[in-house]
Amino acid sequence: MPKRSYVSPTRASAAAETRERIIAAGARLLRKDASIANFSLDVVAKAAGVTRLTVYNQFGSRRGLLEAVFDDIAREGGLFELAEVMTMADPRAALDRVVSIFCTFWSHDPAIDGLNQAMATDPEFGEALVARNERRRELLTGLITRITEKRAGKRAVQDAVDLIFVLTSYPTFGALSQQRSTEDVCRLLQMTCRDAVDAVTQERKK
Amino acid sequence: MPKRSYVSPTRASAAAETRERIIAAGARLLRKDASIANFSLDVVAKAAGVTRLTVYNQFGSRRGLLEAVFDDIAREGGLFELAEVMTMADPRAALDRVVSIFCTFWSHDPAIDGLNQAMATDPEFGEALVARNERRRELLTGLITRITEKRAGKRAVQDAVDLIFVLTSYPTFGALSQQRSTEDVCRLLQMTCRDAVDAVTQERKK
DNA sequence: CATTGACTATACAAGTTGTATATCCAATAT
DNA sequence: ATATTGGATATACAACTTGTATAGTCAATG
Repeated sequence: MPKRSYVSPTRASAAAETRERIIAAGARLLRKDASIANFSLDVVAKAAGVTRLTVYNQFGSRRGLLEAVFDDIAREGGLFELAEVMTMADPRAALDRVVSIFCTFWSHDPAIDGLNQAMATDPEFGEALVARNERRRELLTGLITRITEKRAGKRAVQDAVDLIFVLTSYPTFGALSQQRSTEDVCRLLQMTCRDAVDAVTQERKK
Repeated sequence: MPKRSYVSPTRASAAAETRERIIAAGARLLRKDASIANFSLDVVAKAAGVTRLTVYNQFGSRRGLLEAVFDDIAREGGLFELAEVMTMADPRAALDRVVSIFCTFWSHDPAIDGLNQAMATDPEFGEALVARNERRRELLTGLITRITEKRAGKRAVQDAVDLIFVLTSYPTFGALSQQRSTEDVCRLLQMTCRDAVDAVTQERKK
């Protein structure tokens, strides 16, 4: 408990600057190695020109740094365009748009691959990413519900949502993007997602 | 260089027995924790009632143990039924069968989840699993080629193969099986894979 | 001009993989 | 019968993790 504490614009901005430098160094390392295996706080700190303890001061833990790197990448990934999707009149066109937005998002920074791998090494960080992904599922649920409009049963809607959730996930994008461009992956996934919706709206024999 | 070496049935079977005991302990640990994060050779060795060095004697490294655990699980996962699939007259029925076989495979041992996570922590082990998965892609390529029979372009076949490859992968199964039974996942994936093939055979406007 | 905040320096605890060396003991070959 | 061998053990070590603790530096602030 300090006797006379104070806020310092100079200190604050300097701290924010080093914070961003650490995040940038972390993302850079993930991009270069394309694997989470060699992602250690010591290497990140050295690359950022700070001490490992400074990383702890800023992020608290390895998981904290990973979350900060992800959120930084996410902020500039175009996900804000999802807001406009909700206002679109045609829910089918909106679905196409969602697929497109996520293809752009998954592809816009190679570090995303490393972050997805990190879900396995750090369970708590994994939970944090799962929570962020669940927003996509909720969005899809609203969209599919609008498209089907009671022409499909609850079970069928659930199937379509889960299927499209998988199709718009990073693992799917990562697998498909090894053989084709981001644009081609997008077209392929849009077609498949449309078919998944159609399979639900048109009553069919199992 | 031993002066007089010898083979011992007693020694060999005893070593094989401890080897299996270690593999079983590894699989048990993966099943229990449902995460690769706490999978250490020390814990596995203690669970198997041996020293950590014995694990190294048998498997050479952490990666070696993981591969052995995977192969052990794979051997009893029903993948041998894939051989009979190749002999089926109807390639569409064969595709249904492949989907079914892999749903059974991914679901038959919870330790598979941990092994899939281990791809991220150990890059070399990851490559080993990728290589095993590529066999599935080759199988699918043959099957889709038979189904389409030149009614579809090379590009379209490639799309269908990659799509179905993703749909029959573990990440897809794992995601879908959180909300439904293995049988329901299988039915859903069979339907989706059939649609993916139809989307290719029936020429369609993009 | 003393205090504060961010950062540094150094050290430590506890965990991991992997290697090295010496030892034990039962199964084997001569 | 006896020396040898193969598998396992005991113990130690190197190098690397994450995370915490303590003391010190130095410019910005009240």
